[in-house]
Amino acid sequence: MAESDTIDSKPLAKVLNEHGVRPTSQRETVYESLLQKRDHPTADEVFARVREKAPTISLATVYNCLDVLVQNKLVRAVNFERAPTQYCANLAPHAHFHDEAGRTLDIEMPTGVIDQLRDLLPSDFDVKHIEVNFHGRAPHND
Amino acid sequence: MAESDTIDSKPLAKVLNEHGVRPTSQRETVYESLLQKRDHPTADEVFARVREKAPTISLATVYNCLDVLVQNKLVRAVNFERAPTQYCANLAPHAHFHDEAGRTLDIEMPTGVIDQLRDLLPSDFDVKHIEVNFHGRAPHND
DNA sequence: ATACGGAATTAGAACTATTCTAAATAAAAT
DNA sequence: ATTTTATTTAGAATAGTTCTAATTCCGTAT
Ligand SMILES: [Mn+2]
Ligand SMILES: [Mn+2]
Ligand SMILES: [Zn+2]
Ligand SMILES: [Zn+2]
Repeated sequence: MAESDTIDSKPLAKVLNEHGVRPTSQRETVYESLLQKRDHPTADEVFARVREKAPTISLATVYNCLDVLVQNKLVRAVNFERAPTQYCANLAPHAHFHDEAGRTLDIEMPTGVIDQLRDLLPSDFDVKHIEVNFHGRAPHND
Repeated sequence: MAESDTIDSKPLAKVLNEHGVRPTSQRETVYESLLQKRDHPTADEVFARVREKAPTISLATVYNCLDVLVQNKLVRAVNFERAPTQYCANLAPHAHFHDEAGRTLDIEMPTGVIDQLRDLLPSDFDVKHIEVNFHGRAPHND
């Protein structure tokens, strides 16, 4: 309960505003769709989901909204090989496991491990971002 | 000297053969170009380089050769965001640092760190491949 | 309320890295 | 030598994303 009082329960418009994003209805709908089903949908999948609430939205707008959300760090863009970019509303630092069946799972990454990775670099490197991707088979849980 | 007696000095045809790759002249030329200049060229860049030795080679063949080399683990394909795939002939396990200027650098990754990463996953996950990408600024060294 | 101006949205065209197709060559097997 | 199989090739096709130019939306000023 304490959990659900953080970002999900706050009015979305407010969250967007606080992150410097003008809260248009399209942006709210796109962002909401990412918060609700926390798999890692592609732009096309977001488009399909969002159409149900906002039937007149265009694919270009979905791309625009996703870009804005990514640029303002409300959403992460996830790439694996040359597959379509996937989007992730989990803001905690985490890695991604790409299942051979096509699922993408979040893998928690403690600060210690991130620091270990950063330490691989000479100190005069300025790291902006670290990305860790696993690929393999995950057990089916359904 | 002992170093150079490993893979670079061996006849390329032999190396390819040992990895299950039929050594056509195109494959040899593509592979050689990756061994010689160890930056991380795209398929287009490989095409441009290889044309000087083999002026009649086609881009499709460059893609074919690169695929064969990757599939037989003589070369690694490296992806970052949605940029064109880059190719890397460094077979030691390593991460990649993507400079804001566009350079891609190899970062050594000791086994310990790799094991740390693998340990982030539940034991019933079967990991085939781990990928680590850094993004940021590297000092200019020229 | 109305008008203005910048921002956002939209449909569709354009772009580009890559893959596919089908024909031509080359190499291997018989 | 003939047949089979693999590889190469040029060009067409594909697909995810970005761009273009017109329209709509919204906050602000009048
Ligand atoms: Mn894969
Ligand atoms: Mn970048
Ligand atoms: Zn995620
Ligand atoms: Zn490399």
